[in-house]
Amino acid sequence: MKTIGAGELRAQNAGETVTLAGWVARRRDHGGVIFIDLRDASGIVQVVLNPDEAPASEEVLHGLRSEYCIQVTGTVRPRPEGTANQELPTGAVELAAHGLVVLSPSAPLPFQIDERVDIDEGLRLQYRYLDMRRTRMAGNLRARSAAIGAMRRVMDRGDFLEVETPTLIASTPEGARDMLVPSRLRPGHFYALPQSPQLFKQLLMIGGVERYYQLAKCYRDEDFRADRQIEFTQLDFEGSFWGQDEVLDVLEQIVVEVVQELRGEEIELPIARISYADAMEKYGTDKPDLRFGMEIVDLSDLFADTEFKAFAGVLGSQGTVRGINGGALGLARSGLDRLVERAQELGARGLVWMIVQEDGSLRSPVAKFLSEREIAAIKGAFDASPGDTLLIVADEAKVVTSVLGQLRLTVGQPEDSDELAFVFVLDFPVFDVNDDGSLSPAHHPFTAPADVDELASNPETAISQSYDLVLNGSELGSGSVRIHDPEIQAKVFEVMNIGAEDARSRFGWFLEALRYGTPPHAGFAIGVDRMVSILRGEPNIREIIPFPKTQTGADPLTGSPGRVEEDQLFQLGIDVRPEVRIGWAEAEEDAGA
RNA sequence: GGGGGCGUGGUGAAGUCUGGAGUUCACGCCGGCCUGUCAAGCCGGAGGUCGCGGGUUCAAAUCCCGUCGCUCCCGCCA
Repeated sequence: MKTIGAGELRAQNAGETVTLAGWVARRRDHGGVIFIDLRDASGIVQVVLNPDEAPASEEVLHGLRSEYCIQVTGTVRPRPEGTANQELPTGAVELAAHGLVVLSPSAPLPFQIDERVDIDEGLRLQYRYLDMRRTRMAGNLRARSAAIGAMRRVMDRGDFLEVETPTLIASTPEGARDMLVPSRLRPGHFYALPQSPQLFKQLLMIGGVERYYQLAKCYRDEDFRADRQIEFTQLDFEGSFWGQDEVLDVLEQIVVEVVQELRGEEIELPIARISYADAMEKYGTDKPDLRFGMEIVDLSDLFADTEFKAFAGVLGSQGTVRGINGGALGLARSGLDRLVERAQELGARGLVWMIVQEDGSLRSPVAKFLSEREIAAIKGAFDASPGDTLLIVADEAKVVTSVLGQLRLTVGQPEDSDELAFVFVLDFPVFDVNDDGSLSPAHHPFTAPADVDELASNPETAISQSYDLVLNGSELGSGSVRIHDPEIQAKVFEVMNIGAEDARSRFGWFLEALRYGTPPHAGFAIGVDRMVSILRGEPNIREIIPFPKTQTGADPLTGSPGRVEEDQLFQLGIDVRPEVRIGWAEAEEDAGA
């Protein structure tokens, strides 16, 4: 139907007779001669329809409209002197048409297929098939495909075996909510869609597959965010006789290959590494954005004898005083007030700001409480220059760290930066300490602790052999060395408060498998959508997912999720609760009235 | 579960704070003119239940209440 792609035509094709097929991206009808910008998957080329050459009836020619699907046969020729278009790769040539067929006309469009305005996203999703004719989406789909291609190259190079694991599995209620699928053959029973292929890939290791990978669809029934959908894709891989170093080595290869593919840039190895403890200490988060410094500085010693009561009080009760140098923010009073409000929203009791004046003095609400010696020490601690804004929070360490970590992003995160700052965050703790002092597992219970005895004796400070890959302040994925010893696995369950009976009933099949010569193994999973969205500079992962869902989990194109026939429910042995049916009836009444 | 933003011809926006005739701009659409444009140009035209419901008022796109949708964030995401 076509002999070459529209976007492939170049000066050296001049003289050739070719057939193109694609869409009318734009038409410039001069009454006589008509120019058509013909777009297909390969690009755009200008087609010239000249009445003297009578390629088709007047009716057809002047009737062409936006996004008509057409086929054109003609001769490639250089454009006349002075009419070349530098903006187009094909701009040196044009197609002189001598035959044109409308393959399929188009109804008037719900929005224009160009980049002139930001269309409401709900409308874009409802007409996603039109949205993806636009260069933005077409480019993102290609980038996603290219990224996956690059990942597969690394996997192939490393002799990884691609294995598909099931997506209808047993629910293990822990961590995120499971997406459930009712079983017809066993009424009242449910499959869960996998949150990750975790246990299956470990079974593959036990099964002698020494290197495995999969582009795995994963499902987590939690609320949406700009970087979170309930359904998403991970590059999941695992290796036997591996520890952390082998995993990070593969990750570095993936990063290099993908960044090269998508941006043509060299990433320098090794990728930076930071411990979880250091990341929290310096940046107040386990996913630091290292495109900028602005490290958190501890000022507790400096304020040991302060006359400022708020600080003194906090320091007297095991608290801490820390701050960041926001640099030359140039904020007016209102902007500083907003920072104070922001800090309070984030959980701080207050925020003290100080601005270094030209004469070396500090402008600050608390300036009158500060001695000369303290002022000098503060400036020294922050390495402050005139114009710098210093932001200081006093509270218990956990609050101070998290507030300053987020304020750091508020004032420091670059807006239109194309810089990439990858970093491995290592040595995560086994447990997170909750506000009430209780412990909750920071990772799934198959993560190997650094030291089992330490885990038992000091669970709140115990380190696990787990690691994250972070890019520009976003977590791209995480992984760990897994437990391969059933005894250690049992101890971990115990410390995590999963009783032996409980563990057997939920994971008995897996504990059984561990008993048969399980090789030491380790692995990782990278969020493909998230990685591509950051590398493409997109603000959310919906731009990278071909058919994403809205924040309420709906698909405006197909109308999912939908209700089903009563008979379907009957066959599944399930019913919808009465209060939900009442809700349906009320909604229908409102719609009718 | 909670907080913020948005909703105005097909699209994008202005108008809303401070109530006074569906007013405006750009693109698109329809018709006419036009043989070298490339966001073609010029002339003319059509097109709106201001998301929906209720309230206040002589009068509501505008103020108030509710609701729906989209979005950003907190919680949540072992």
